[in-house]
Amino acid sequence: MDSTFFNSSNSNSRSKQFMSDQEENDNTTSSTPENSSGSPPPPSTNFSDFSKITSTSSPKKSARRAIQKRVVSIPIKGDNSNTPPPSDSWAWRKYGQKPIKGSPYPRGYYRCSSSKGCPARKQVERSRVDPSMLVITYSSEHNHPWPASRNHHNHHQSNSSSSAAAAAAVTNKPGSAKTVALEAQQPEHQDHDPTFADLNDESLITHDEFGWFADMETTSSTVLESPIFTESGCAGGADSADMAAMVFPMGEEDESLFADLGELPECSLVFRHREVGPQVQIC
DNA sequence: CGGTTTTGACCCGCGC
DNA sequence: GCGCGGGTCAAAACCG
Repeated sequence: MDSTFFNSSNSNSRSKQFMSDQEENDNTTSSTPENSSGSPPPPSTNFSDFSKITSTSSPKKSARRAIQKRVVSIPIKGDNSNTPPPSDSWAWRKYGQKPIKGSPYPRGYYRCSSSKGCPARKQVERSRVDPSMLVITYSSEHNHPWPASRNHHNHHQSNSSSSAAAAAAVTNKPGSAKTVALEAQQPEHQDHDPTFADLNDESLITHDEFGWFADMETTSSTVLESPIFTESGCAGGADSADMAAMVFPMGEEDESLFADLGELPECSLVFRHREVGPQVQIC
C-alpha cells in the first residue's frame, strides 16, 4: 500500500531515514541564524519531548531530503491511558507501537493512509511529564505532496479508520486542549529554501507541497491553555525561545479549517520554529 | 473483502 | 565493542 513511500528509502535505512531526518530537521530548524547564535538548550521542562525534536542537531547527517515535522501537544481531558490519537483530517494507519523508556505510556506510530505514497507519518504519545498531555509529532518529506483533500479523507476515514474515528472522539471532548509544535526539516544546503522559509511564516505556508503542513499548522494554530506551555513557555520565557516554537492565535481562517476538523479542541497550542520567541495565548 | 490494528522481531544509531 | 533505545517491518487478527 505504502510501497511508494517506503520505496523512497532503502530497506537498510528505513528506520534510519526517519531518525536521521528528524535529526536533520532538528539541525535545520534550530540552525537558523537567529536561533543558532547562542541559542540556549531547550528548556528541560515538559517540553522535553519537543526538545529532542526541535532543538537537537546532528550535523553529521548529510542532506537527503527535506522532512517537515510538527509536534502537537494536546491536553487531554480525562486521563484515559488508552486515549487514541486525535484526528487531524487525514487518514492514518498505525504501523507500530513501542513503549518509551521513562514513560509509562507507549508511543504509537502512524502512517498517512489518505493517499497512496503519502509520506506523512506521525507519532503519538503521552507526555511523560504530564500524562494529561498528548504529544503528536507529524512528519513528512519535503518533496512529497500531502493529500489534497483532508476533508474528504477525514470523512472517508471516519468510516474506515477506527483510529481516526476514535481520535476524533477524543478530541471532541470538551475542555480538552491541544498543544502543537511543528517543525520542518530540509537539506543543509537548503537553508534558504523558499518552501522551508515559508514554514517560518504562517501566512505563506500554502504551497501545495506543504499544503498539509500549512493545514496542520493552521489546524493546530488554536491557542491553548497548555500546562506544558504555561510552565515552560510562560514561566520559562527566555528558555522557551530556543524551543523554536511559538503560539499564535487562531484566526477566522483557522477556524474555518478547524470547522472541518471538528475534532480539535477549543484550545490548542502551537509551537513553531521561528526566530521569534514563543508566544503564549490562552483562550 | 479491503483496510486497519496488534505485536514480535529486526535494524541501526548512539552512548558508555 | 556492546548494550540500549527507538523506529519500522511484516504477518496475523480484527473490523465494518
